Amino acid sequence: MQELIAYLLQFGYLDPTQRELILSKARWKSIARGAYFSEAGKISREIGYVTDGVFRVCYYDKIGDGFTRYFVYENRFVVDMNSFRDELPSAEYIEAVTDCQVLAFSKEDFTELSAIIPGWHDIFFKITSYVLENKLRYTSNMLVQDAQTRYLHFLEHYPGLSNRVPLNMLASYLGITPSSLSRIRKSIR
Amino acid sequence: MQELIAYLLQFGYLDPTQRELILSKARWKSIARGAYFSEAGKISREIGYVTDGVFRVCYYDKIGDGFTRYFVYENRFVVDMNSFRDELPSAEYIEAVTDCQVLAFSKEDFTELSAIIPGWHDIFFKITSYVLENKLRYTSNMLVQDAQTRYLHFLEHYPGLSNRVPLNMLASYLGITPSSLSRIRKSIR
DNA sequence: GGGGGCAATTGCCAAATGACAAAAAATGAA
DNA sequence: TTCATTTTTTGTCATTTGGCAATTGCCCCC
Repeated sequence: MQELIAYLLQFGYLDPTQRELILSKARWKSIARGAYFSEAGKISREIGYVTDGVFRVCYYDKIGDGFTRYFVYENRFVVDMNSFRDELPSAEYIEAVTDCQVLAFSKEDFTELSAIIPGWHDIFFKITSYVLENKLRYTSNMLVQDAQTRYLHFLEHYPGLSNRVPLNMLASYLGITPSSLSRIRKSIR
Repeated sequence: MQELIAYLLQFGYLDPTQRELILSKARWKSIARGAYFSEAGKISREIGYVTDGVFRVCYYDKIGDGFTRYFVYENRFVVDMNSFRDELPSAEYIEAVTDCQVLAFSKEDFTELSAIIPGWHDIFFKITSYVLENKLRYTSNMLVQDAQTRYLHFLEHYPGLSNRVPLNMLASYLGITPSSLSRIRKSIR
């Protein structure tokens, strides 16, 4: 649980009392592989700090094909922020790609913490805008790269992750077909 | 200037006194086509509400080719949030694609407003996370579409914008070559 | 240990896109 | 207006990637 505190401290100061308070609100939660942390159409009332496992944020087309928008893994927050913030239905799914463990905060506890801890809101503003900006920069960068470059950048930027997620989920994240990704892997070996 | 207030009110309530206060801090600023609102390596100390014109957020590679990450146009805030928030050097440029008019707030005034107006921080959290989430969803969607689909979605999603930005900037935003975009346009007519 | 089912690989061919170069059109400056 | 510069269009060809289908490999469950 100290990892959570360490992560938060990167974005703003919290005194020991505040740290205790935060940890007292956190609830352990397990999500089995294939289960959802958040579902399209439902309101996401929890924000989770991932301590173990990999999630993917994804949506499905009419045929049922799933498209991975991005992965969330250890020591990052997982949440559908638009849904959590305004209590509106989610537009997509957050699915556990592996068995996952998270430290979860309910919307009520989260709101209570922001009322009690002056810097709370600031910290989450920083985390949210920082993480989203970076994801957006990374993603728009991918658009101008070819398939192999995208894959190599992925390997570099997310070391180890390629072995933890199925090829087809990684392929849709990279915006290529599973066959192409398989061929790229072959050509690199 | 009422457009700015109307925009803010979409994200949270502000009483008449607060509205006055906000407008009293806003400064008109003109940016000529080709000039920068924010530059790579420099700290972005202003946030602007665009009342006229189109900006692009972009970066340059070693050869000097520019890549457009996204456009910002009327009735949206333009800012390098990572730089503005933490007073760190920008990673990219914000360039005026047409002559632009913005209502600008200095970092000092912005900070002062957040000290005086309780909802200020909340409003900008909503704007930032909402806008970035949507951009990210839009961009990762583009990754799995072919060039023509991306262009058609752009036309639909940003009506009129395609006539206001040069083809080569639009092409790099779409992640295709100028030649390809030209051919796509031809095939649609 | 042996299917059954899903995931990944591979082959083949077609379609999409890029690279490069040249021509045409548009733009801006004098 | 005229000229120079930049942007856009177009042609040709090479490369990349996708689509489809068959095969192989892997994992899980009985």
